[in-house]
Amino acid sequence: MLRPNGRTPTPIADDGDEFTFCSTCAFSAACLESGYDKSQLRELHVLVEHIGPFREGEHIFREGDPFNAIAAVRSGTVKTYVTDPNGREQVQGFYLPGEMIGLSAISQARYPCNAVALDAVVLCRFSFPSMAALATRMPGVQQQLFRLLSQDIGKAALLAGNYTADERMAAFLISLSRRYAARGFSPNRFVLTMSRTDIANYLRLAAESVSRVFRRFQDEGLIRVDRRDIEILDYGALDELARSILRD
Amino acid sequence: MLRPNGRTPTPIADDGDEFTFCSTCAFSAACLESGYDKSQLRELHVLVEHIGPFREGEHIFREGDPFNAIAAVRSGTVKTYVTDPNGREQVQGFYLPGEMIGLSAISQARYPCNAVALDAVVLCRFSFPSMAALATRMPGVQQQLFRLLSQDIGKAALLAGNYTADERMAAFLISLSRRYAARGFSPNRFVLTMSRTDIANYLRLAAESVSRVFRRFQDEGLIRVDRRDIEILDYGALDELARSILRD
DNA sequence: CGCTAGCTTGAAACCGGTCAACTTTTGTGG
DNA sequence: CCACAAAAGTTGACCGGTTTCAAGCTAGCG
Repeated sequence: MLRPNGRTPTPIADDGDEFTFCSTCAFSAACLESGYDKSQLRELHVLVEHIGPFREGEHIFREGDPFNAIAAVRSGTVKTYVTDPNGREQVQGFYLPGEMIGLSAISQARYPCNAVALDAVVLCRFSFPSMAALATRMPGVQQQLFRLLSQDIGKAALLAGNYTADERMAAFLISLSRRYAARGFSPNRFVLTMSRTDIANYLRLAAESVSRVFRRFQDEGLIRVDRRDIEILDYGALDELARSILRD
Repeated sequence: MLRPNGRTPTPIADDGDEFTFCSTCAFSAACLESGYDKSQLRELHVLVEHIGPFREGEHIFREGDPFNAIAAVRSGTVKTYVTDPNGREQVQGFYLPGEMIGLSAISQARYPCNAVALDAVVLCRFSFPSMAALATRMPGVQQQLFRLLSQDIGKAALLAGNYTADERMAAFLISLSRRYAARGFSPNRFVLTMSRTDIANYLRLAAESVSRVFRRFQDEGLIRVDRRDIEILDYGALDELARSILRD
């Protein structure tokens, strides 16, 4: 579904001579800093297309779909997952505003996983062939692409270790906290846009375990959790627990 | 240690007008197929430098070292790992001839892990800044870099699932078998260049569990293992076990 | 030889999964 | 607005695979 023809009629905002990048698009922002002239920026901008909104539960792409574009989340949350032979869902990641989806598809020219909207999602779509072509003329763009790709290699290693349920949950919460904070949201209070089952499938735990860990963390005064509302009460303790996974 | 000044005096083989790429360097090979003219190939070739041999146990780079180059394994086996706060070694991967190390370092400009030689190791070193610069003029090079980076994102997800010890071990053996086969070695018989402890730290199992699974696999006629010599007797059965992890 | 590191084997403990029952929330239609 | 059903989440009891701990074994090397 990550097609060129999005549902929104306004792909690019261009206010006369001044045009504005979407504020949540990390990629564009990084390129802005590289100090290109206006004509080059415009070239880059033409490749960007805002698509959506996708409704909760709507798929953005599916495993096996031909790869044509990467996308930055502009608003909402995206979940990527695969279904293993036993029919179990393996959540690979949650993507918040400013984060990029589709990068793992480049090598095989097909998306290796499914991506689904967890709430109302709007994306910045980047045609990858065009992007790559532009990258040959704009070193900053190329560098940024390399950086994005390389980043994701490290991320995947996070959950690879054999950590306890407590460590996994702590790392999950601290990671969300940091990422929200980086986007200007409160680091101590936010909404879990994913279900307990999603969290369990991401952390490789049973849904029951997620429930129990939440309970215990709350009893121990680390967090306060009410349905999907969560508040971090003892960031330091959580961070300490998460240290073995997040490593900094 | 991944410095420009390697120990070998012959960085590049250039036989008069004809010069040859190192046969095990997947990167160079892929670029050859792109059909560039000789002067462009030479440009690429100048960036490649053979370094080593590293002795068993010798480090190639360490966590925190400034990133300057990626490298393809030419011969030998490289192990990458980090040490967690509890002092436990987490093996991130084993790299066989033809495989690329250092890709995860690009985003932070520092190596995020240690790389150590498990036996005598020779590398093809690629200066990354030069490589990136060249990529802007040779789209094939850029594409290949993107592909390599993207590939690694998927790889890390392999061990992320909560699989049984048997599945992990089967996937490990099948993966080694395939990779050796792809390089022209026997897929059914090879030497495990890493210790049981290394395997355990990679598969996130206790060393004792690795020992027990080897035992059981042998009793069931799946493999024959004698110290570090291993022979796969029932590839089909192992492959079936590994299916849930390797997914194809 | 005898030492050491790597490996193997056995017994017991434990963490998280599974199963089952229950509660709460959400969604739907009257 | 309520009634009801379905989905999501919680809680408890039990089970099983892995780890841990401890001991013994083997190969390699001075």
